[in-house]
Amino acid sequence: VEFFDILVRFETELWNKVDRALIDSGQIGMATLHALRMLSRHDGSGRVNELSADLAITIGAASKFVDRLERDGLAERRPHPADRRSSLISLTPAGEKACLRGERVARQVVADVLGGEDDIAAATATLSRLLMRIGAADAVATA
Amino acid sequence: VEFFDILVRFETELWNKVDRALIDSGQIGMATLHALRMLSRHDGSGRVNELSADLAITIGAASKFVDRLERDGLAERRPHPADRRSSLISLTPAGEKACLRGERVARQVVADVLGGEDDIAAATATLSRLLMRIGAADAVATA
DNA sequence: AAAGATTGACTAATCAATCTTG
DNA sequence: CAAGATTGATTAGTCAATCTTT
Repeated sequence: VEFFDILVRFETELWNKVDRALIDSGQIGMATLHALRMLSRHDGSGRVNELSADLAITIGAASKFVDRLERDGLAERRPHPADRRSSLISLTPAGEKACLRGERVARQVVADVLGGEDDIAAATATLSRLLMRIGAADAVATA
Repeated sequence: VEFFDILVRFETELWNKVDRALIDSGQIGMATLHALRMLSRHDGSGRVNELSADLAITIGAASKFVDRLERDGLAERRPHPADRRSSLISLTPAGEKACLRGERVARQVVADVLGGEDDIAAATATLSRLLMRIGAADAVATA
């Protein structure tokens, strides 16, 4: 379980570090950046559905998140052409800009932390493999 | 930044998986388990102060967390012998029990996910090294 | 004054109930 | 009735103000 402990601790620490850097440079905060990046990845064709999956939060939370993004002028819902239950979520120009600006800082901080380490690629590969694996096998002991 | 993305994603996924397993087996939830483990690590001599640091949440949040743990009968504040501003937080017998029960399930799930992978030790070492590193060098670009 | 903690006002997540469209 | 999303009530976190002890 040591792996799990360190994983959690390091992820939290790094997330917070990037978050602080963003806030300190007068920007949007890591959670918002994370959402914008996911939306931007779908390139204007993302729905609440997918944001929920991408962020691993509930549908309700994702819906409210988009409310906030709209309120802050970073994204907007546009009617889905084929399915009137759904909206397509696209970044506004301001949202695009904030996303790029944020990514620059994030990249900087991460590079700063990882700088000089040679086995990042290996660790990335390992985590990546585990990430694949975790989709399957939901059998769980009921201890 | 790919490393960061995968790190965040995998940590979230694994955390949620363990959380679901705990809930499904009628137990306490990962956040609570995490807190109990940290308190148990200090073996009855932990203060709100330290819980805050261990969980990487604010002092206020840690204080309220302990309120909840007390309300649920999992931990209790005992007056600090030397410093009357502070309390020492110890697990109740129920808390100890819940912690052990939870750890068993967590261990099971993690083993299930990591099972058969040979380079966990290497990844753990890398993350561990980075965790050390991250304490220092708080200089940050103001892009 | 500084350190440790608590509290109140606010923000964000969850869950369940609901509404609409397929 | 399923699928997609929204909303309301509750729970947990942040931040700032405060209180007590050092």
